[in-house]
Amino acid sequence: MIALLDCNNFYVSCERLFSPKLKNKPVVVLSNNDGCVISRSNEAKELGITMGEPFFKIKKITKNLQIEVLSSNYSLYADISDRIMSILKKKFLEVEVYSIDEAFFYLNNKSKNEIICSEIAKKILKWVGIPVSIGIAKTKTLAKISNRVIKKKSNYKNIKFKYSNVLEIKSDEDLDYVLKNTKVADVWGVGNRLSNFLVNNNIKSALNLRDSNEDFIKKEKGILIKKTIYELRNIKCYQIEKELPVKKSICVSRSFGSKIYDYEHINRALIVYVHKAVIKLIKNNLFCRSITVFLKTSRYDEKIYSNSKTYKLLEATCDIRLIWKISKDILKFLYVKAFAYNKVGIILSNFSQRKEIQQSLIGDKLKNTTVKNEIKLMNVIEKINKKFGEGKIRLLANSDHRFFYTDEEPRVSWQMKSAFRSACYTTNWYDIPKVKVK
DNA sequence: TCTGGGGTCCTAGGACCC
DNA sequence: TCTGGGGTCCTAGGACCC
Repeated sequence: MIALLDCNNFYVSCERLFSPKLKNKPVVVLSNNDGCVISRSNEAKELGITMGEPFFKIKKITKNLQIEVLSSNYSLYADISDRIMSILKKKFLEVEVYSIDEAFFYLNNKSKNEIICSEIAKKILKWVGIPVSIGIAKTKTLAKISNRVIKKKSNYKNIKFKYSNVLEIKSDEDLDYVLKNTKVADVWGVGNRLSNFLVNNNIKSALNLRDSNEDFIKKEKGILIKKTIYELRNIKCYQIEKELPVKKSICVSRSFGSKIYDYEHINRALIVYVHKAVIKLIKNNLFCRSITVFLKTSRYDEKIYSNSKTYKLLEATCDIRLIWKISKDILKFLYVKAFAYNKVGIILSNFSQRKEIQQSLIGDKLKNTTVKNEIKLMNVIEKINKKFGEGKIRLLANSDHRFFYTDEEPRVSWQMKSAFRSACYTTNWYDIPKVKVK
């Protein structure tokens, strides 16, 4: 059997850990740039706040209804996630960390699955303080559905729950009932496009999908949906992937705090993202051969522009000076005056490991330093930034090789909005909560 | 007038996930 | 005024091979 653990309202739950005043109150957490609602407490859900709602549309409502609003604090959430995953990995051999708040794992103990899961949920609540739900089934897709049933109990009134936060659907009648009361759009792997197609073909529930003609749907929509249909029929198509897959691309991009027309400003934003991307590259021990830069306006604007370009190197690199030089050139190519830009970003891809780097026969003119030095250089910069603060030292935007150190906190137009950010309670020495003892 | 059959590899774009 | 960020996989079609 496969279990899926999912943290309840994860980001909100993390915020509540260090801010007890948020308990039992309606709370929402916003996406980067304070753009959309991406996590809601049960109280906020009851007040009708929907997932993905743009914040500016509900700003007034949150004030009137006294909903607590927070910017997202990813270093906090990542750290809390690590704690939960390590508890799971200690108890179970094969754990797949599927996302920041979800994990799949195998269960072997036929009769005791629910008890075992209930105990681990209790332990996580006690040790970390985060409430979780665990759905159990034969396939990943059904474990996902099982988990969903726990969170939407009122939609599944016929199901009798032994535990409040753990569920294994055991009988065929119960499974049919659950699938019948689950919309096809709520099945894992069925997105917007697919659900429109299915509903138009009179496949409205998960039960309809399970009992549909899989060959017809495969012909129209590809192999993935056929696997989903099999999984609904209790046939495993996806195993638990214990090993972390090797990265195939690294992307860093942000929406600007406000729109930018000016090339120079975009350039200064891009170098910060390039720096972050190269740090990621080195942390993963990778070298890239493709560098893509993209530039866009908001898709909600009247005058829309979106373009990208990829440069391919002859030899893989992790040298920020080379990567920046290329990125800068691409940006120059992409930039057109007269648009109100909203976002710029860099994607590194076409990776190789150090030992597999293919040396170019004719040599890369742009390259002028050895691999060893490239890594040494970036590690020193990373160390300095860790010690003195992020972004203190980085490559000069208008130079190919000079670095600079800055002591000022720049507040410029491209910086993200993050007006309601909580402290990094567990990842920054200065933010550790102080406790008063009477 | 009339021009084969069987492959591989790469890429861009679409669709999906959290 | 204001609508996230970071990924993966699949597919069709082009370009190429003999």
